[in-house]
Amino acid sequence: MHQTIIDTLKRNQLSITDSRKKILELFLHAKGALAHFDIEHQSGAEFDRVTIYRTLQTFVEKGIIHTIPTADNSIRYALCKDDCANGHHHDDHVHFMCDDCGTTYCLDHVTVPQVSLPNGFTVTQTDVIISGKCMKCA
Amino acid sequence: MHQTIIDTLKRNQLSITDSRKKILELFLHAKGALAHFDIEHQSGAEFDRVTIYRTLQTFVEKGIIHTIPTADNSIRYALCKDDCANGHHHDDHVHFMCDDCGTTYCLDHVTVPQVSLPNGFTVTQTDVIISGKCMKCA
DNA sequence: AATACAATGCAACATTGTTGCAAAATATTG
DNA sequence: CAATATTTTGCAACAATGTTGCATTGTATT
Ligand SMILES: [Mn+2]
Ligand SMILES: [Mn+2]
Ligand SMILES: [Zn+2]
Ligand SMILES: [Zn+2]
Repeated sequence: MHQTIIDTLKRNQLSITDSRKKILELFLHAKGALAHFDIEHQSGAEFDRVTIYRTLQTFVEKGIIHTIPTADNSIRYALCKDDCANGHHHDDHVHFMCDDCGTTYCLDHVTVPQVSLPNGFTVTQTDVIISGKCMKCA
Repeated sequence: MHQTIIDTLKRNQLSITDSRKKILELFLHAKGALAHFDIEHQSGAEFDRVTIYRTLQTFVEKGIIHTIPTADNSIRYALCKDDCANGHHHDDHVHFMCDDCGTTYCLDHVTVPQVSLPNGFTVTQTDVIISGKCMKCA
């Protein structure tokens, strides 16, 4: 597991630092998506807030994690699958936010449906966010 | 048009105030969705920021406007259709955000597809946000 | 017009995110 | 391995966005 972390950083030409190792580890062990807030707390005040912001930004740029749009003003992040790299994301799965426990799930096996738009609109990305109750809170 | 505004407020049992009239008017004339920022500027510094926040919150609760999840941490709001009322929203249309001009459109005639989830998940709401280029920026 | 009720403005605070820059850590080179 | 070049970090300062309590003002009701 620890090797996976270092491998991932190297594969993406990132230097190996404590914060990057720790934050990547948090994502690997996380059940759902993480917000900046979660990372700041789960890392035990080990790193500066700014470092966390910059690390998340770097990970998104490298295609290690992806963002999930929300209506509650706090961006969530989750691990990408292997085929995301260097700004080219291929996360075409549906996201689920539980109204009860707040957990955000990547439903990797539920692909986003194709939506046909009126003439003149060009599609770059389609995000599907479903809210409701998760299997734990049902 | 002015009568529509007062009617809408009365229908929702809201008292008629300057800020509510003005903000509702902005939505009626707006082409796309509005963020708090837009309203603060378009209303010409006429109302306190707090008043705008509270008015938006009230309008959402009453089913006059609905929120649109975004990936950029600034909630957008847009007018609901007539069948939304008192917390029960029926906005099952797709939203589009232009990468170029930033305009957020309610595609009222594009309904969100039904997505079937794994066992144990219950759906309350499905949001579809598509990004790309709009017909003006194509 | 008098009263009851609700909305507003202000101040103060909380949260989230950004930028510049010196210090520290990491990677590279000989 | 040590010296150097390059990156990353932490700090400070700031900006944007959102929330709460409370006195004042405005709206609705009688
Ligand atoms: Mn995901
Ligand atoms: Mn809409
Ligand atoms: Zn849950
Ligand atoms: Zn556009």
